[in-house]
Amino acid sequence: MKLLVLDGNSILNRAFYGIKLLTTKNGEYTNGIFGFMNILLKLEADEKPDEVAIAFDLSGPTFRHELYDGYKARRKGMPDELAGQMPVLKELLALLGYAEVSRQGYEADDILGTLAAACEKRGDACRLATGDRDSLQLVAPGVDVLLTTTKFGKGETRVMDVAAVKEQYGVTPKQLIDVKALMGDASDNIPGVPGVGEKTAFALIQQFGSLQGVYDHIDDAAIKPGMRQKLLAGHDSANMSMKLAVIDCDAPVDTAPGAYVKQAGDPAAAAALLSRLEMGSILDRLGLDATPAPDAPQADAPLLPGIKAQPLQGNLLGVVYMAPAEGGWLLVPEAAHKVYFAQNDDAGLLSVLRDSAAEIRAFDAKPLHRLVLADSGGARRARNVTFDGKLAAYLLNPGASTYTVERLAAEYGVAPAFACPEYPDAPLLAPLFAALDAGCTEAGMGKLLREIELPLAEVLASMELVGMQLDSGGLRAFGDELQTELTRQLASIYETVGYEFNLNSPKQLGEALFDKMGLPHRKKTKSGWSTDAETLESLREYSPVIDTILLYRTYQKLNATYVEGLLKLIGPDGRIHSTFNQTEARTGRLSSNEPNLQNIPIRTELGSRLRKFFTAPGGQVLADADYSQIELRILAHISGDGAMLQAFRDGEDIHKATAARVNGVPLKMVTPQMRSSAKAVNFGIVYGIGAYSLSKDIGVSVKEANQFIQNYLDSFPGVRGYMEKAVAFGEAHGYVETLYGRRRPLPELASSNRNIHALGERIALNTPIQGTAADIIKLAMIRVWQRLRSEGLQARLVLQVHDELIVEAPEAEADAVCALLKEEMEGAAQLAIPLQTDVHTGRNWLEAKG
DNA sequence: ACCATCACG
DNA sequence: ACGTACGTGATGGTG
Repeated sequence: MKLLVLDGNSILNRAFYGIKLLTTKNGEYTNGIFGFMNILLKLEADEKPDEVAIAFDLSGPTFRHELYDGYKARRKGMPDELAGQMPVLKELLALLGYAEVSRQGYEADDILGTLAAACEKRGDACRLATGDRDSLQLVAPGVDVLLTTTKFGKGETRVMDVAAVKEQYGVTPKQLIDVKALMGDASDNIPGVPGVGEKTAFALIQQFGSLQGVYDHIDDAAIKPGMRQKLLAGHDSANMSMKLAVIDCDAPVDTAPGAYVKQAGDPAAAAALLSRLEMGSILDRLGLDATPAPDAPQADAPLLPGIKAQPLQGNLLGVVYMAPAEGGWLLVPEAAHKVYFAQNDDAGLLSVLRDSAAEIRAFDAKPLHRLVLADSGGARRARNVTFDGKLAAYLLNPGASTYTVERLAAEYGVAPAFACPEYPDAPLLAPLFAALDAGCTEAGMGKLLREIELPLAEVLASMELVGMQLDSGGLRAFGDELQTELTRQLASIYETVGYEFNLNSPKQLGEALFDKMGLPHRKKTKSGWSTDAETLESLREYSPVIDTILLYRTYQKLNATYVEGLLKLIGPDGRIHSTFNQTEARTGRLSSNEPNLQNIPIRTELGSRLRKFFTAPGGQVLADADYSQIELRILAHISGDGAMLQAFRDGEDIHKATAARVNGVPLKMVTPQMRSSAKAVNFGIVYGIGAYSLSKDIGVSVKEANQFIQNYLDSFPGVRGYMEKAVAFGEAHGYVETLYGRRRPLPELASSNRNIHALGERIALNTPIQGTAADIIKLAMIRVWQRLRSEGLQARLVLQVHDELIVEAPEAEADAVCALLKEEMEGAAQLAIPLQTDVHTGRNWLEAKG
């Protein structure tokens, strides 16, 4: 026997906040109910339980309120839009024959615990579905918690059994209670021990086994004096929290076997209610007949299993798919007047992609590509994607914070092409796509869309799937080294300052340095005196502790972000799968997240050691190719500056050549100091230079920096011309553009605020350069990816870092891949001067950097 | 949710 | 007098 118990309040909450507000045409809110039903049906399909119980909280005090005045159940502040859905959901569940269970004075958690305990006792399996991590304490042999989480807007269920809890938290499920008793929980006002955070709480319980164990060993040397004091002061609070945190597994509910077997219910009434709620797909999944609304057109039999036919007005051609993360569905117009819907139906989508030669117009094609590639192990492609509304919208306005159909429809003033209350985005797609397509064409970005962004989406999907191998053992060992050093540094810093504080808090560090030690402060931040690296550097002469703090900061960053952060994200395949965002950067660059693989340290020796743990699997190598000075080459090309072009043609070290020219000396007279300043100016020019910042960068006065810039612009008159023209273009058109016609609107240039206007000018200078480089490497990625496929190589493109591509290749293919990379990257664009790349291979990323 | 800080090109 | 180079993302602290 198997019992499935849902935490009704928790799941309804997740459903409500996970989907955007939906209403019926009568204005009734339905998104919570809809999401709940989807989760419920999915759980039933996956788990095939013999019994289903759905637990709800009731309002009113519980035993926890009697224990502790401050206790507050977390069901506070349910918005009206959600509260109204609760009774309707309960009615629907009753009509469908589900057993609701709730008791005055008990929370849903307690009911889950009680039913789980009963199952465990008689050796039955039990599944507890909830979004609330507190329930993890109930996990036991035979009792799994199905945790519905919403991560980056995507709903998923994680099965947490004893091993999974142990792996994720390093403690047993029961010990989670002790942890909570120590750390407290702000959301239900469980106090815990003041000053004990998550990390300490877990560490203590891992070491001493329980709250009792901690206090039994309170004199143990492993507990530092400060912590011991906090623990002793919070002893009563911890004991109280323990009672509050523990879930009552003896609530007065029916625990008899068979008590929650699904009843017949009232299918006709349930169908009527679902029709009123306009939930055709739920009706469908339940196998119920819709009571046909008087004016609703008769739906045809679905062409695809599980996909419901809806009438379409308008002339939509092709398949359209939206990622599940955005509330996904798909339209399959097999005939000009038909369109079919399915929610989160990957199988349905795949069958369409396999069997149909239909043109695909997508809103966000990347997940679709990922699906097709993953389904076929990279063998098959979705070849007929001809449009992507999200990418088109990004090109038209790369500064938007989100790209959703709803918002874009409003922005472009398009009206629904037909009525579809259940999927309000669907009727907007055809007219929205028409508007976006026309917009791109009119702006001269049709080619950019079709020849760069659209094909790139598939390349990115592939890179995300392939991922990059990480040596987790090596990384862990490196982390341990850092940890040892951090402990040492921390002790020495506390010793010097004279007391312990949280060194990770800029506020507390500021108090220690500026108040306690009386060091002079430099610049202000919004919340106090700055303690950033530049400030600390300037304070080194006052105390050797400053150097230790700087070191601590470096180690802490490496450990927290790159060791701990990356370890968390290594998948079961031993690889890390970053996501590449194609619609984030306003210049046209990509960005990478979860993890960000575009900011792995390299500038310091210690940091660069991390790259050793990015490895090629056995028998393979990483090939790393980066463009040499691509931004300055683009500047030379766009500005047409003769001297700069000549320097590149001569194959000079560009910074050295710049220094020679600006200083009016021969190349061989250029000192390292001169070269370094020239390099800073070159960077400054690309960024939109300011004398103040340059002076800071190269350590001269503002006046001298200004003179330096003037000399530079006199030496490179073409660059001066470019700067003037770029800003004038921006002023005249309200946007600037790259060599490939990518546009960036420049509202900043219309501002009367001098600072904002100045920012607009710098953007006008920088974006054409940074954006053109982005265009070129995107082209190169497409070329490299296609050629690796067409030549039947096993090598895979795995990463892009703005001017650098990384390919994982079998050793036997290494030479061919290096040649291919160089050819395709250098051949991606024909500028007035050649593009140049440096390519190296190695067993790991550090070696492959040459 | 926002800030300060710091990692990259 | 004031702020101060372009573009990103992750972390830990704070309110």
